[in-house]
Amino acid sequence: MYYGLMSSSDLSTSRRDLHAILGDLVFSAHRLTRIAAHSTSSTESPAIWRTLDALNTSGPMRTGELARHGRVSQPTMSKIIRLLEQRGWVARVADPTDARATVLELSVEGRDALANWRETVLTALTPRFEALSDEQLNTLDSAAGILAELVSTSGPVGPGAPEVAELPEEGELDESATSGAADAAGSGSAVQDREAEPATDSDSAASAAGEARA
Amino acid sequence: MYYGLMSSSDLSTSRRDLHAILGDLVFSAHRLTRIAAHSTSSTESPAIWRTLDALNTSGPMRTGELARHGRVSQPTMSKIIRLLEQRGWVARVADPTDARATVLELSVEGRDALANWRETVLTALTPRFEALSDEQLNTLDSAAGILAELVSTSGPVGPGAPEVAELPEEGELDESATSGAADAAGSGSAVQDREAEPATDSDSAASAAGEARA
DNA sequence: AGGATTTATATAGCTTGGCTATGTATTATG
DNA sequence: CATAATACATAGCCAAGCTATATAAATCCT
Repeated sequence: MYYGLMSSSDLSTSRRDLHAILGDLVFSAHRLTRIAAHSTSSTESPAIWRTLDALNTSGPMRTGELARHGRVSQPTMSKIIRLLEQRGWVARVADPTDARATVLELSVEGRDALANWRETVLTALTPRFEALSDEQLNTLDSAAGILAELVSTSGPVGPGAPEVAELPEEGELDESATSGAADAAGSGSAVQDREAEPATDSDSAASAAGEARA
Repeated sequence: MYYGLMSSSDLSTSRRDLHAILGDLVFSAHRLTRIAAHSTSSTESPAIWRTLDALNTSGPMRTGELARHGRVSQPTMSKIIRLLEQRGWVARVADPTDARATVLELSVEGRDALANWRETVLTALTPRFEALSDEQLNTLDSAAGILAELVSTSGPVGPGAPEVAELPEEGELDESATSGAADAAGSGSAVQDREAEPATDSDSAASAAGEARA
């Protein structure tokens, strides 16, 4: 049993086929994400944390921006926001420049809740990594950096990069939860404490949302 | 804007705090998983691919084993299996040793469907990685290997590893979809072609399911 | 100015994955 | 054998996603 799972670390010396590396990487990334999601007994949905993290990381945002950031539809984000409001974790503030918009702001309670939750996830995950050597940790560290960059852009974008199977239009697979865990747990280090300028410009802010669209 | 997001690649030379590395890693892993999940226009649910991948990777399995493998409840797996059956991607075979059991076997069509889908995902992802240097790719490769191992075990397990927040009992967060993409896309390389011994022993096979339980 | 258009959210309604609780057949036990 | 434990399947419920649509406000274009 367990066939294709000896994921090639055995071949790591020679540069393997990109496809193979990618396969391993995606597999492990997925697995890690699932484990992270499972590691807390929080009854809150991943979507909650994902959204709080976005607000914490990028500062106050409008509903639409949040939706793109989290790769969910606008109606879905509206739902999530309602939940966050009920818990007192975000506050709606009026956008002086546009009466249609709703700017969401993380509340102190929200920030605390996020910090607690994140701490829980990371603590649960830490034991798995403690046995690693310094060298291995450095490798993971570097990889994390490389990945973070790759993953924060809208796509291939490279010069000769063919636009194969570009991210379609909008919604796609359901691609629901799990995730949340990862998202919120990430973002570099701890829960930010400084305030951020609200992204007042409407959709032009889509650029900041990065890969949110295609 | 974009505060805590300059995920530390800038500090990669010095060994950073484990928590920080983990945060970045989880964040990126999650992001990658989401992108992978979004990268195909397949209308099939992630759960479908996740399950097909499990069968392809570990060979014929019973419903219960599949459930544990995929970290879903048995009833949920029953549902998924029904879908797979409708599409003709798996076949039920009787287990000679236990009339209660249902052993699921990947059909040729199922294998093909999985291969196609996986190819699509990886192809969609490839452009993002093509601009990387050989060194960077090697780093990712090594990291994938390290991660694959960490992520395939049931937990910290290390000698001095405290059992902090171990995976609780059974179901936890919903941790639904997204995932599927990753799972199926992973598993080392291509779609396996050899047959695998069906895990005839009932639940003792849980060991093979690895971290499925706590 | 003033109507037509576009944009930002919110709501409604549906689908789907997941879960718990249960039922049924089968194997294991005492 | 009768009882307990297992392996699945079903039923019923909930949550998160999505599309379609409604509403209000900002923009555009005569």
